[in-house]
Amino acid sequence: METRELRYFVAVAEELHFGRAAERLGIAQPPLSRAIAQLERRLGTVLLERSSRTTSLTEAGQLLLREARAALSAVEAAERRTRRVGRAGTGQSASLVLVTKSGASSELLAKLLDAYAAEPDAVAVDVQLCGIGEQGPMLRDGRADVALLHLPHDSVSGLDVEVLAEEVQMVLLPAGHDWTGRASVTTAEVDALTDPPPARWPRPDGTYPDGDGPEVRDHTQLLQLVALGRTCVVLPESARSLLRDGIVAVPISDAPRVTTVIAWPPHSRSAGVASLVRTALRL
Amino acid sequence: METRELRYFVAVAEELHFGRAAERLGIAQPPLSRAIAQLERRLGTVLLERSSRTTSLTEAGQLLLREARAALSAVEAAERRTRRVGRAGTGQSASLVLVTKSGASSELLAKLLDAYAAEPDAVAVDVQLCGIGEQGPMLRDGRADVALLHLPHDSVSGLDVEVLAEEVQMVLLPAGHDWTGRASVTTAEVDALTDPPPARWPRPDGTYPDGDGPEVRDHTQLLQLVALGRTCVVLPESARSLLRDGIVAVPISDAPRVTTVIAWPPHSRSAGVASLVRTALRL
DNA sequence: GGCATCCATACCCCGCGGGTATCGGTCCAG
DNA sequence: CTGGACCGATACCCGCGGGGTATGGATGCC
Repeated sequence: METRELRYFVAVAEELHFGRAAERLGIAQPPLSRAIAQLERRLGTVLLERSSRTTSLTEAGQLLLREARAALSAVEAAERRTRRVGRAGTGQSASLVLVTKSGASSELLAKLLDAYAAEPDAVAVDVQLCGIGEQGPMLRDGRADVALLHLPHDSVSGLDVEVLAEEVQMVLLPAGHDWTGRASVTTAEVDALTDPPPARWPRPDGTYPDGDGPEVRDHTQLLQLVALGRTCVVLPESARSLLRDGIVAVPISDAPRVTTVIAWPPHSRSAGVASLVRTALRL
Repeated sequence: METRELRYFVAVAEELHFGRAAERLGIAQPPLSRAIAQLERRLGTVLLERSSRTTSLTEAGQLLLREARAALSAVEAAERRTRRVGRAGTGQSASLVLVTKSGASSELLAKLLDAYAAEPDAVAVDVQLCGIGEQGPMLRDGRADVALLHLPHDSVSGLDVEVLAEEVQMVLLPAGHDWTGRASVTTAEVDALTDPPPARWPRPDGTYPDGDGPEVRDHTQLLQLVALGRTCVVLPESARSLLRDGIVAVPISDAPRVTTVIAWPPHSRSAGVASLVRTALRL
């Protein structure tokens, strides 16, 4: 199977419409029909049920869609990473891309970068910030080499990881709130909290969940709204460094611990990644 | 990048010889040279250092070799799995392949298969036995869907896992050995044991490590040799079911626990695999 | 220095991927 | 009920690119 065939199939499987898929691929519809038919013949399997009015995936088609996406990611990763070290070889910039959620574990990250820079075999590290749930795909398709993730929020499916830190979660409240001075609260209490209403973060697709709380995009904005008494938020312990006047933090006794891990794609145990991971484990 | 280009590159990178690589690929040498040159041009990177007498990989080439192998495995997996469910769809047999080391966890495996067969959504499970260290590749290239692995012996790099059991290790000795009746021994003692000498298992490549002990290929043979006083062996606790007259088992107090896990390739969380894993966790 | 080895270049050919035109089936509006 | 819009498949043609053979240029060895 060639990647071209996989790309064609993924396009059709996602659009469920040969015409649109062909347009998206920048080719005409007949060659696309032919390519899919040929793929089906070679696999000895019907992938799409077409009934001239609607197109749908067979069971085999659904499986191939998942597998093909993963395979194409792997091919893309090979290409991207090779391009990168190729450029680096010619004397150019960064040869290691680290990705993490914006605003998370900033303290740990700073310590890690400092410690790694002091290593004898250190290479330049390009730090990229990204949205929630984006790290996995970025590692898989080669846009990044290593990531800082937070369990249980992020999925580490298919990634190799080492645990770096474990911390409790806290609820951040405006000073003067009823709970000020309490040693701890429970998740049940936090879930039931409506005054102030919890802040709403954007989902990966950019939309916001329903609720009374204000929509926030970054930590600065968030903390300001907390200080103003308009909202509250649950954050891991390390967010304590973000505290300022007008905000109090109360630990949540029974919330799951947030575990910070360093993750990298398997098989890509390059010298650079290995060294960075080793450094991280010594922290 | 097309898989053909990756296959060509992997062949050259492994042979480090354009002629042999071309032969292996079943094409002539000039088209291969041209294909590699074109790949290098497209990537903007030199992959191979050729000096008309010897060919070697550049740093970028080494990276691409690793990445290309992984990518090709993923493509192969897509093809193989699709073929399989395609055949299954036409009324034919097994739609789930479980792989494990021969002779390991047989009791657990039997219980799992029984319990799973009783599930309402159960499909046929094709059990395959394979050599040490073969399970990972088999999951990655689609020859298998799910595996039973044993930490720390097997690597789970890049696989999703759930822990099923944890057991201590024991040393199996001929009855009447000095250690008969001891509550436990230490790894240091076992390592120093020369009478009887420890059995030697074949390595993945088929060769045997050096040593005084006999070369063994299967459990039957092994147990017979132990009973005859010719060898000893370290096995996990579950091997107790293999015991028979003439053999005693002594736990090793400080040996690492052997953890049996069920593993599957990420992203391929098909209904069948999910159901089997759920069943395994209920055991 | 002749030779063997090994990769690159030059050149040719044909298969295949891609394009246009058109067909056959299905759903819907009038 | 029927014409038209829509959608995928088929028919046919073309040009590029992947593959072949022949040969050149570089290098290490006897």
